[in-house]
Amino acid sequence: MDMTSQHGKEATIVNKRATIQDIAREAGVSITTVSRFLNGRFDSMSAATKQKIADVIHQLGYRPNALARGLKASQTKSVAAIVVNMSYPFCVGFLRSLSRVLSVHGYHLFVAETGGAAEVERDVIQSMFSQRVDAMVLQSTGDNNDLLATIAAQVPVVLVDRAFEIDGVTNLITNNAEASFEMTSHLLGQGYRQVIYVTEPEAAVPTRVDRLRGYTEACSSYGVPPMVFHVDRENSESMLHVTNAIQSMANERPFAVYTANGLIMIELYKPLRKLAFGVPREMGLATFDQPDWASLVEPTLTCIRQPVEEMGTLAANVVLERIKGEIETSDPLDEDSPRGETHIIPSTLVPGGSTL
Amino acid sequence: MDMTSQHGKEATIVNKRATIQDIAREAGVSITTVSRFLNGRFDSMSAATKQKIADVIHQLGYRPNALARGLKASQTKSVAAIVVNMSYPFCVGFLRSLSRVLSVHGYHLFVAETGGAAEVERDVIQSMFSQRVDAMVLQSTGDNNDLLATIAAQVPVVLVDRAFEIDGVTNLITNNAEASFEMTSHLLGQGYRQVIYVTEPEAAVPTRVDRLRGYTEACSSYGVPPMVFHVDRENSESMLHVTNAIQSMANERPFAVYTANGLIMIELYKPLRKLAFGVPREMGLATFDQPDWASLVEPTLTCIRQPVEEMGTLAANVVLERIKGEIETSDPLDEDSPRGETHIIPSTLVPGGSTL
DNA sequence: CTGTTAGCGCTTTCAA
DNA sequence: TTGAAAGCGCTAACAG
Repeated sequence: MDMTSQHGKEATIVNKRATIQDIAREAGVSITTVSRFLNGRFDSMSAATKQKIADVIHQLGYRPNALARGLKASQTKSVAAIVVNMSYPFCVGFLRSLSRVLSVHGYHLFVAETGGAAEVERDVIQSMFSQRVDAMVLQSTGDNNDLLATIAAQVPVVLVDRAFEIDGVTNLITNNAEASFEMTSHLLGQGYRQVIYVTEPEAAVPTRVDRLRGYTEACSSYGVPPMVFHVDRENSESMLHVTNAIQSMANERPFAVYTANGLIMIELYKPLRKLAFGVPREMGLATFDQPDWASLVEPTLTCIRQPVEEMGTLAANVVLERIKGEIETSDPLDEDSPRGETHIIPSTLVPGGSTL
Repeated sequence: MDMTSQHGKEATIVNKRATIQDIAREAGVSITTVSRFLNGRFDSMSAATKQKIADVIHQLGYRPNALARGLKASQTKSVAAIVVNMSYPFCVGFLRSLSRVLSVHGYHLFVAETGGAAEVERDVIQSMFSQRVDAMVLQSTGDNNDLLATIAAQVPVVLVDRAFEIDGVTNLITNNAEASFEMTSHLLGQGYRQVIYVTEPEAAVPTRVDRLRGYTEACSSYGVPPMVFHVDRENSESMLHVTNAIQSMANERPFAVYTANGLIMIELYKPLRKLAFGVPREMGLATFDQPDWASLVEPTLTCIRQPVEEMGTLAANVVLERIKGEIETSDPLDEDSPRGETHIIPSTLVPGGSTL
């Protein structure tokens, strides 16, 4: 069996990836001409040459090497999205709309997880930077702001969900404190004598801090003492503890339980419903986030809808605009670009039957 | 303000990405030496040189350009995951575990969506191939098998969720037909006189075809006539039609409604519960997939748990193994690698209160 | 209308 | 223990 595949004629399936050289050789032209073809500069090229090149490219299944292109052009047409956990409802919706808009504009998306660990995040950031992504979008832990500042000096960096003051970084968040204030006020206004707030330890996570703040401020504006439980979602005992504590609150009826995010509620929902309190009469139930099951349970769950898709779209647009801006001005310090801005997209309260 | 940043001393923030040249110059060595350093070949390098290079690299915040590396090494340490919709429950879990395992091994993950459109898929595949990904994992539409065969001849290709016979491609699926057969038998065995199956149009999607087959086979083995509804999830009228049809089935009680996936069930659940049929006594409810809310509703929902995470892990391992294999043997046609294999990971029936 | 050539940043012989 | 130089695949002056 003759394996000398220098004859490219019958190369329906190539064993080795064809290069621009191969195309040039087979088409009997120079690589420059092929390059021109690839970049659509047909203005000065004979129809015959054009056709010939097209044929050979098709025949060899040739695709230009994006690495070589990127190396030359120093832009990869790719963006990194770094999130805590890609299965978090926020991330799922966000990544999807981000990806969608970016791909329309010919950008690829790298997705990576940090698990919320500072060192992992650092590695991932560095590693993505190595890949020469044209921009970075991240749900940051806030523990690598120095690094991010360095990177933001070179490519657009957009922080979503959790804002941090970093030079040259665009923040994109929802109005956590206000929405949480609104929810708490809503509950108190409906006649619940107390609102029990269940959250994960703040640990300097801005969303948690802000939501808690909104809650406590609403409490104090209603003259009601706040009651906060801290839980670890992974730890069933800590969840059990909350349920037990709530169980012994018969005297406080009617009261409401308000969780800081949908994942806490998913853990707490079943045990709470098993208690001897009627919903919504004796016990109200509400959560930040809008789980897909909120409208399936009976009564439907009162919740806060985060503008997840909108944030993804906006993040993509900011990124695209800034990439374009930096290419045009070629001056990364240009003050026209929306550096250091913080965009706030409001969440909305979605009342359900679980409160009132 | 002096902007000549040729002095690298005070370069805490660099405006231009440092290259190996810069490091070499600042450290007073050749790029070869720096390259050796970068690749951990310290065996023959003076401690002083080593230290010096390390310092400069740190100082300039230097990170080697993965593009240049990849161009040279013709491998990018990145893998493409191409799915129909990254927010589908299957994809969310799958992508997550895939990403996790790959990242442990130093691989990056490109994620892209096709929306189930053949042409989009084709573009995405080509485009990822251009990016010189070291492997491709996809939930394919099955409409680009020719292209995939070509690609599979050059890099490992793994098909998940939906299997197609393609030369050199590894398939990774669950036992859709068997699980569906089991579910249907379970329902019929529990005393439901009829099982109504609601699915999206098969349209040659293997999962749909197989699940339907499992259903009809179970029906015929029980001597019960199958009753299939086709719906379009996006179209509320088509969903309404099903609900109406079921509404008029009082004579058939007790019957069960079994949906081909969790997304259909999420649309149908509420309307079905509003009907005048008691669950599970008069009407059983079951679905393929295990939605996170299955255990939150009352009664809990009987469902089929797909081994999503396991599939992600396995996909990653297959990919890694095949990448390693091809590098070692440098012969893509080596028969030792698991080419053309089809791995089947079984799903499990999770009984709930909604049936019985 | 087409080709020559110099790099983009890195790895890797081959020499010293 | 270290360097010089070729080249990965592509683009873009600069020539013809």
